[in-house]
Amino acid sequence: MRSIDNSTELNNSTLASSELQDNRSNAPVVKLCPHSAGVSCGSCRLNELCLPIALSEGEMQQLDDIVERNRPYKKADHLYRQHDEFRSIFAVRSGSFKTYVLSSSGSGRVTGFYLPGEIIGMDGIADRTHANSAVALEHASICEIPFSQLESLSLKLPSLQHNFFSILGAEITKDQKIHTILSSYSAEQRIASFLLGVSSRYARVGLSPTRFHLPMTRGDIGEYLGLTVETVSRLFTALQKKGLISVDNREIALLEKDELRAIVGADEF
Amino acid sequence: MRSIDNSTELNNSTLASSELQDNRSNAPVVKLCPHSAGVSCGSCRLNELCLPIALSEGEMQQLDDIVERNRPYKKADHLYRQHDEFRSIFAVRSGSFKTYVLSSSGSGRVTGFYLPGEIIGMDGIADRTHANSAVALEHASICEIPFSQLESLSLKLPSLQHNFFSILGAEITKDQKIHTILSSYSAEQRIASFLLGVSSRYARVGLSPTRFHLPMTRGDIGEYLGLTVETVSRLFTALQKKGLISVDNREIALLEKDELRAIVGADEF
DNA sequence: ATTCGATCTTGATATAGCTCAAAGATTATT
DNA sequence: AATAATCTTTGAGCTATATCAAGATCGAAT
Repeated sequence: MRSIDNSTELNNSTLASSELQDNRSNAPVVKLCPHSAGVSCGSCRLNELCLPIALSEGEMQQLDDIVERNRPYKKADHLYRQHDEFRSIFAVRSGSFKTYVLSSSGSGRVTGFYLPGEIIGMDGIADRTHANSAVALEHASICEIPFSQLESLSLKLPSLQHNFFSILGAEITKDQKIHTILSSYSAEQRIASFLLGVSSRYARVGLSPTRFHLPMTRGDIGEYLGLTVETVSRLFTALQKKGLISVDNREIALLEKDELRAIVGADEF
Repeated sequence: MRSIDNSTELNNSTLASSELQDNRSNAPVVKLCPHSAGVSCGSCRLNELCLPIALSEGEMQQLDDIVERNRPYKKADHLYRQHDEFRSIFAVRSGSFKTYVLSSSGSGRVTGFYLPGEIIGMDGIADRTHANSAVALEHASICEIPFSQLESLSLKLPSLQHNFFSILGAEITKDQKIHTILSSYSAEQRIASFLLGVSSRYARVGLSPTRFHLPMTRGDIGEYLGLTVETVSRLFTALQKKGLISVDNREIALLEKDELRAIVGADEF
């Protein structure tokens, strides 16, 4: 039962693999040929979940014109770093990212995980400087949307403005939910809630909600949830012993979703 | 040293006090005469901190036309409740509010505090339903901005769209900062950070950053910070004993801001 | 294939903050 | 002004989770 096959690689474009090298410096902006298979919002299988929701053909084309489809990011490549000037937001096309801040005491804290179809970078909108760093957890690709162009286009396309307001609002709602989790849930509730959350996010992009691969380490999960690595590990083991999940390293299966929901208690998920 | 005089009543309009009665039902929408003294964005002393930042005279007038200046809210009046349909966002003109969610286990958790010049209600944008309830902590007044009208106007006024994007972005940044606080700070750090945060928010609207009144209970602060009432109380006492703050019930004086900053450690404030 | 660093697990112990309890202070209500 | 309700403080003991430690496993790089 090694390696459940549920890759997060949803990227349907053909990317030159020679572009994969030496990607560690700054966000590599290489505009790919717009005629490459699938490299347009119109042909992207995530377009119903992303910025273009409910845009007409013509509108989507205009959005397409400002989107930059950068070459892929390797694991540990940064999309941007804390204090970098904010210029764009990014839609995850394939793979996954985490965002984190470094406390002055050295140790970072993870502030978010971003899966395909999700938008990264909204932490920079307010003061034009990124409050977090964003780094790829695995091989990944993104669509970069220059913010000033998004603003201009939003003035012309009411549905786009509306979508972007919704996306910002969703980020706010999500962050407030984590607030509640961190301020009142036990460690077991946090882990159960986290797993259910990842599950529904995978379901959203058409992947299995019951068997999936976690792209992040136990340490990342711990930082995100305000727990130590050890506690995360112990709880994975404990939930497995109870028969609610099965854990094979980062391959997770949710066996008893209802019981997980019962642990969380609240009327979520 | 009873009652430090630093009221949060920034309301510069003259509101008929006969309107104060029986305010407990739903958001009372009584459009006041637009010619009442100060009842317009142009004459509001918060206009540099609120939605109209950097709008021209004419633009501000257009915004003004969609703003509804409701009659005041009494302590414990709700602005909206969880699951209510989302229709508007609200700018706090005077007084203060808290937002909270009720866990199915009964006890609520506070998700935010809103002081004059701050915007409430963005938790409803994404799914058109409020994820929180919002309730006045004291006698308060607000400006209601119907969201659909704000959206339409934002299409016409680039600076308004820009401002609103910034406000949403600031809410995101703020929520992520709390995430970090809750996931990694000790109780003492949380309290110190909270006090410094309130301090700078009062400073923003021209009130004293070192002597202020807390409109919320210790219990509210505890729910917000993921601590119990007892812990909050003990820490107020402890910080006072150390000489860093002075506490007289809800009247707080920050005596050694630098030492408070040192407790928080991070490069905040 | 082997090695090295990173990640994960498990155990033993410590402790920060919680729970329970009760009294005092403040604010609201009659 | 008196009473009730809510809020705040303080103490004592408990427990969930952190910390410290050490071994096991994984995976990237040679």
